[in-house]
Amino acid sequence: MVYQRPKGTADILPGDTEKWQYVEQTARQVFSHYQFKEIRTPIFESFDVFSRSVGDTSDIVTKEMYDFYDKGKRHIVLRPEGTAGIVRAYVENKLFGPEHPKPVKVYYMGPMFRYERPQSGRMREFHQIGVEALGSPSPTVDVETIAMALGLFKKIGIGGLKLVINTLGDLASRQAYRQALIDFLEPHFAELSQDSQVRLHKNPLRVLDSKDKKDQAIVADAPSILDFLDEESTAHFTTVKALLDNLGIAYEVDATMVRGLDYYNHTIFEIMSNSKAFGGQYMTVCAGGRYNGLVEEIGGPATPGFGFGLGLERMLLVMAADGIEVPNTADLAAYVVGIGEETQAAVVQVTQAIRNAGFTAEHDYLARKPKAQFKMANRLNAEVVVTIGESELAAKTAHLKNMATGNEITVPLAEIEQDFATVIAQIRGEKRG
RNA sequence: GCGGUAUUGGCGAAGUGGUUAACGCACCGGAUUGUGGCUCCGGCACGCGUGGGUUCGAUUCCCACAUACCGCCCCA
Repeated sequence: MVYQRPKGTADILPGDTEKWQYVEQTARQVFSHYQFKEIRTPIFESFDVFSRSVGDTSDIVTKEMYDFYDKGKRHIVLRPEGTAGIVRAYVENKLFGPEHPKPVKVYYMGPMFRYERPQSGRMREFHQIGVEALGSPSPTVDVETIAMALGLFKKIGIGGLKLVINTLGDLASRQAYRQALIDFLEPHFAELSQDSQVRLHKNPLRVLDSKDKKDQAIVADAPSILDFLDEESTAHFTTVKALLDNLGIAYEVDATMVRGLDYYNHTIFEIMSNSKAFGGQYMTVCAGGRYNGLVEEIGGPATPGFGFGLGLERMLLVMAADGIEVPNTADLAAYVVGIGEETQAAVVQVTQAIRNAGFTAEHDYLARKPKAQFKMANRLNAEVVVTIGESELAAKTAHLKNMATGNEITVPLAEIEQDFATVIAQIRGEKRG
């Protein structure tokens, strides 16, 4: 093979694209009911947009950025996530201005990039659908946005989900907790895994997330973030839980849940699935939370925000494992069979007429025998076959066959070309008679 | 970035240091000249990921590289 696609990328081919479109369309529909509008921002951004927002210590910045220098020596990065670019666009286009209703609610879908070792469902180029609501600190935004995410999964038909929430508190709460965590972990330093030893001072919260069994045992007795929340942070989280209860949305609180990205505070959440796609283990399929300091960090006015992102590849994996069928939209109404070269012009003309009448139509392009053409019509699941041979050509008619019933009728060409809707209704009617 | 496994036709998949690389599916053609299923017949690998090496000779042995998958890391 001479050329192959870059490592960690995928060609999404016909047969699969229908599934992608289905998810995308469903997302657009659900989001629009919540008055979210689409926003499209560049696939690549200045390196600083991400190093500034995502956090210098995060793994994304330290080792997973797909970055390079362009010919103008600009430090460019293919976006690893959606939020930072949108916040940049929000600030740059002054969407915080008074003429924009607050919160500004936007959604996006498209490719993201991370330079890491590919595995199933983890690509260097992957796709996310995400939303951001900018400009309201209200817990109702948290709850409705979470509900919207759940609504999307429900609409797609994905089951076996659970919602997990936690709070990181505001900056002061988080810092107090961070110090308490360091104080708690330091006596155990020698027992911690190597990775966690590094994390301890860089980002101690991440130790909570360690997969290492020994780490988990130590962390089990660690102080909880929930005990370090100030009054306001507690109130926010309490309201979020109350609103979820009120909507009848089930959730569990996991005080050890953290974020790889530095910009989150207050409510964070994950929607997890124990689909067969993940061997029955709970895997995160959607993650998000509140980021009240980010807009300011990027150079805008202090503006609260809330958003989430979900991975299309993982979503599709779950759908496949759960046997979720995508509605079939493009049924073939008519396959036009031409017998003999001299019918070519008529075949093209009839096919076009049927298409122009608003039906899908197809014909043979390989000069195949009638039998082969009928085979193809059958394979393409055509509802009717329109046959044009020498005799039909001479009589200015076409022969129609209902492929389901086998009934056949002969119709003037002019009728097909002028009003195919009536013609097809006629042969559909034959079915009953 | 580290470790492991894998790489044969469009797909699935046998196989051997040495004559024509099984088989199945799919696809194409044919079985009284213009009709869909089944059956039957026939066709279908620039040669076994790429590049080197060992050898009289390699798809089969060795090395490097590429890609995929699994685990770690991290995460969607």
